[in-house]
Amino acid sequence: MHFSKTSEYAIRVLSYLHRHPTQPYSVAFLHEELNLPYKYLTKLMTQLHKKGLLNSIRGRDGGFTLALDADKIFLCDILEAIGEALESNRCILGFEKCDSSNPCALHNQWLKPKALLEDMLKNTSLASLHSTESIKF
Amino acid sequence: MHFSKTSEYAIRVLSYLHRHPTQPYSVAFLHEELNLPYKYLTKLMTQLHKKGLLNSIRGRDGGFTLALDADKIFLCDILEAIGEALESNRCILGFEKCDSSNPCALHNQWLKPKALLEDMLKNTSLASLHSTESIKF
DNA sequence: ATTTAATACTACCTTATGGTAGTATTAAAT
DNA sequence: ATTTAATACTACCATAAGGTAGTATTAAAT
Repeated sequence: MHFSKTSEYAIRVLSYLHRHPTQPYSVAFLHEELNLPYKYLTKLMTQLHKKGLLNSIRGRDGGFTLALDADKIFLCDILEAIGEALESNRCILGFEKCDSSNPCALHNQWLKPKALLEDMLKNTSLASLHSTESIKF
Repeated sequence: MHFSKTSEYAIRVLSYLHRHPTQPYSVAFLHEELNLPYKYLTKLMTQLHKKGLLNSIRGRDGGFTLALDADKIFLCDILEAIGEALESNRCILGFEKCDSSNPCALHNQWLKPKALLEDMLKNTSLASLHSTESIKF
């Protein structure tokens, strides 16, 4: 029960771009600043650009900037962009058909935690993230 | 953000054993009954036995039974037995040090969903699981 | 004693995720 | 025009999770 590395990286880097909106940042810089693996981050940024979350500027002095206002990018959008879309209806025990009329053994216990998780992912925007930068590594 | 297949399997099979406490069940039978991969289930059952959740009866007419009362086996115990112990303090963005005095960007938003998840895992026993068996496959 | 049906063990295969290497392409600066 | 520094692309490598195959061991039934 955890987030993938890729989603950790995506949230961290998008959050950084929001808090430092002045100019495009290169992957090399973000790699140094956020201590994320360089080549992997390159692929991730390209993907986020293809999905419309980032502007990409190629060539010398290029880099990436946010393509949308930070209050319009929600955590669920980020997860969707990296192919980990929230599957609200997926049964926690893996059953194809599982709902209130035909529930799995864990269905009822899972309802509340799931609702709060969904709420967090759907209603937390980049703009509403905590903004200290004291944490490194 | 999901449970592993292994944990799905473990919860399903332990739940089944609780609801059918009469006799030891062989892996071959449970494989048929729950539609879980036979060899993989064998490994899982052996592991659950080693971790003390199951009694194992070897030889002909052998099989597995619950080693503890169903109201003393909690979801977190099952996850721990399969090496996926709940890491309450793990930062959701992957930072080594992350707490209220030095929070990551998602720290506060994560508090409530995490608390409910933990509550579910720590306080849901096999005995308190929903007991219909209408779901198959 | 032999057969049979079960767990236990060892080794391997498959797939997805995370990560690396090298090169092509782009565009500013000189 | 050439150099430089950036993104984009393609291919590969490493690790872990999920899954399979074959065999050894155990113990009841005959």
